[in-house]
Amino acid sequence: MADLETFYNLCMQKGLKITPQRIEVYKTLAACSDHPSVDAIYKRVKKVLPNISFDTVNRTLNTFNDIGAAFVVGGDNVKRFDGNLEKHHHFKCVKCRNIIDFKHNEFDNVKVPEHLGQMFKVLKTTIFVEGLCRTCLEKDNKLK
Amino acid sequence: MADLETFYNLCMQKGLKITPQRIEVYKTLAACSDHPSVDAIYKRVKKVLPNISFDTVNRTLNTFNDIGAAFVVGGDNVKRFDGNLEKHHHFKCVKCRNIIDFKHNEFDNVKVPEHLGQMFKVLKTTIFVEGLCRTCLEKDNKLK
DNA sequence: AACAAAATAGTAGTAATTCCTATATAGTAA
DNA sequence: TTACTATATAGGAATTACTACTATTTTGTT
Ligand SMILES: [Mn+2]
Ligand SMILES: [Mn+2]
Ligand SMILES: [Zn+2]
Ligand SMILES: [Zn+2]
Repeated sequence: MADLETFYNLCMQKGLKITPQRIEVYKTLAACSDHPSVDAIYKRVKKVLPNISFDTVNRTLNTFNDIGAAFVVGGDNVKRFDGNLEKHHHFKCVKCRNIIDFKHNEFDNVKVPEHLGQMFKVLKTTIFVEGLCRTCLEKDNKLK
Repeated sequence: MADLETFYNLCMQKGLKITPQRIEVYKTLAACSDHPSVDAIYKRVKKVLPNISFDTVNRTLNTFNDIGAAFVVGGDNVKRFDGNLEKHHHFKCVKCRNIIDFKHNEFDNVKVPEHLGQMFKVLKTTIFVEGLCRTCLEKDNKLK
């Protein structure tokens, strides 16, 4: 995620006011390597800004998504946010539901099939890997 | 999605009872080319089994996911189910949120990076394409 | 400092999903 | 076929995630 300076500029450019709440949500998301839910970010930000409301955190994150300062990564039922703007892909553990970033240059230039390019305006192509993480694998083995 | 015979066998194998509700949910999902939500399937099944409860449809679909007779495809806020067990990939319109299947042989054999294979047990690798569908594109153009 | 537009806090409302439990049913074994 | 038991269901309550509303506050700008 870009630095605060860039964030200020992006806000100005989009006509958004720079508020302590937005700054703190931005810093919190930037500091996350996981893909936190609104609630997770709310809890973290609340330590710094005890009076912030859940709605503000939620609204702010959706605003970030709208202006391209972050994006949504689809959980099963809980929306998760991603502040990592670099090209990357996701591994998701089907058991604990954690989502982990990974980079793989080979995946960065996959070409969508011709017929798809004609039917849709393609904005983004990512690889989605599902499976079991080490922690969950070890838990499974212990049960046996 | 496989035929009813296969479904019966799968149920027996997993120790699940074959009920009219499960059969109907299975048939309904198999007949869908879209990626319906629980509610969408509930509405369709209700026409055949007017007394079925929402909970049963939901529970049944999750059971299908558990036994591998279907799988969940992550919506933003609504869980969607996929009865297409063949290897395929998804295009999602960021505006209307529709999810469309596509096949592309080139994508079927992508190898996950070495380091990922060591850290996780990889079960599935799919390509996820996001963008705008034709309908939404045309709507956008009309507004201008 | 004064102003207007935008943002926030607190709360209420809505939608999606899961839980609870009394009743009903499927599969099994007599 | 009948009786039995484990499993499944219907209906409703509860929970969870998210969004809407509005009075008040704050930001950015004169
Ligand atoms: Mn990520
Ligand atoms: Mn599909
Ligand atoms: Zn895991
Ligand atoms: Zn669309």
